[in-house]
Amino acid sequence: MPERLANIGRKVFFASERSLGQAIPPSDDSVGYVVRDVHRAFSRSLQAKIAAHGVSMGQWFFLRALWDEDGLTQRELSQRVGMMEPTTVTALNSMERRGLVERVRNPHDRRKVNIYLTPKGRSLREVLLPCAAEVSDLATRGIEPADLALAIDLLHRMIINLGDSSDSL
Amino acid sequence: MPERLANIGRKVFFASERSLGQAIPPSDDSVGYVVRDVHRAFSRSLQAKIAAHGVSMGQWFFLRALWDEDGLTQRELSQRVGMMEPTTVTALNSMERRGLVERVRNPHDRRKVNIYLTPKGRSLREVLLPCAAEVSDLATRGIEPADLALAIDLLHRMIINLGDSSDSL
DNA sequence: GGTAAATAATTAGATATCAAACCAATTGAC
DNA sequence: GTCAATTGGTTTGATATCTAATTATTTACC
Repeated sequence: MPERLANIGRKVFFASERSLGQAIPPSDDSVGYVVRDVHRAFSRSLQAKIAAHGVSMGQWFFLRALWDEDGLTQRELSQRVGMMEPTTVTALNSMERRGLVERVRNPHDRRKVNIYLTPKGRSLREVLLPCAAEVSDLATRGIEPADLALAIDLLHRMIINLGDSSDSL
Repeated sequence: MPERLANIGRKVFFASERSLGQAIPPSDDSVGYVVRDVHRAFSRSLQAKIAAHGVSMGQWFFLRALWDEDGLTQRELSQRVGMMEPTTVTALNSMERRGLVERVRNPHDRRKVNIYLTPKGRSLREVLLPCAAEVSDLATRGIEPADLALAIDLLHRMIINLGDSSDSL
């Protein structure tokens, strides 16, 4: 088990403070690294829970979008989920294989394929949403809501700063 | 545990506030989703810069650890970088192929393999570290250092919260 | 109406990542 | 000294994700 602990008052590095002769700033102190670790912690945690119901992370994102609205085309789905289209194709392939969704060729525009949840796919909502809620609650346990809100806001700003526009969808 | 929060822009969802009949909380408001998006934004941004020097993200993490100290065994490297050993093996394979590192079987314990940077691998430091600094600076532009420090601390706490996952199932 | 451009989905090929199974060398218990 | 347990590394097979190229269909312009 990693025993790196939160020590308050950690130093934050900026490029202007560094020079190449100096030591590399420890990973723990770099935003990028911490974000990566949190992402992996979330991912592992949710994955462990939903795998029990035969659903993988790749499928999770698409299921979530489809619970909100199904009958979307693959392109629309990709945009909502924030993935590239080939990713969507492979995710939907596995979901179709497991009987969670159905592909229906659009009769008015035969290029399009509309995706519909099967009853099985739809019913997973009741089991899977609570899993996500558990993970979220576990992660934020003991954290002041106001602090959390500030952090989320700040993370949004980083996304914008880094020039990723998938934030505003 | 406080349930509501001061409205700094966005609402933060807790499991206790949700019920299945309600709409799925928008991705933008969920910590997990935002963290995922920030992670991908960082990753894409750094990747774009270092790819110009023929280095991939998978190699980056290991290079960074090796710049700090080389001659480590693969297991030690894995631990420092926070990756599983098979990941380390494949990363080192590609790095060896590109002449960035050298594997040297340890003569005192022939199970171990010590990893050493080649001059080429070592010299990349001067080009690549500034790339990371640029990304970090770009991401945190316009953000108060104190706020950033708070957010980083909070993210560390989430990692810890998600780490000891024994009691919620 | 016929072709060029655009759009939707897919395939192909690459990187990144992990868990589980596996080999090979070393250490420890007797 | 021998054999079982441990340790270090690798292989295998799976998921996740992207870019670039490909196929199929539709729209738009002369």
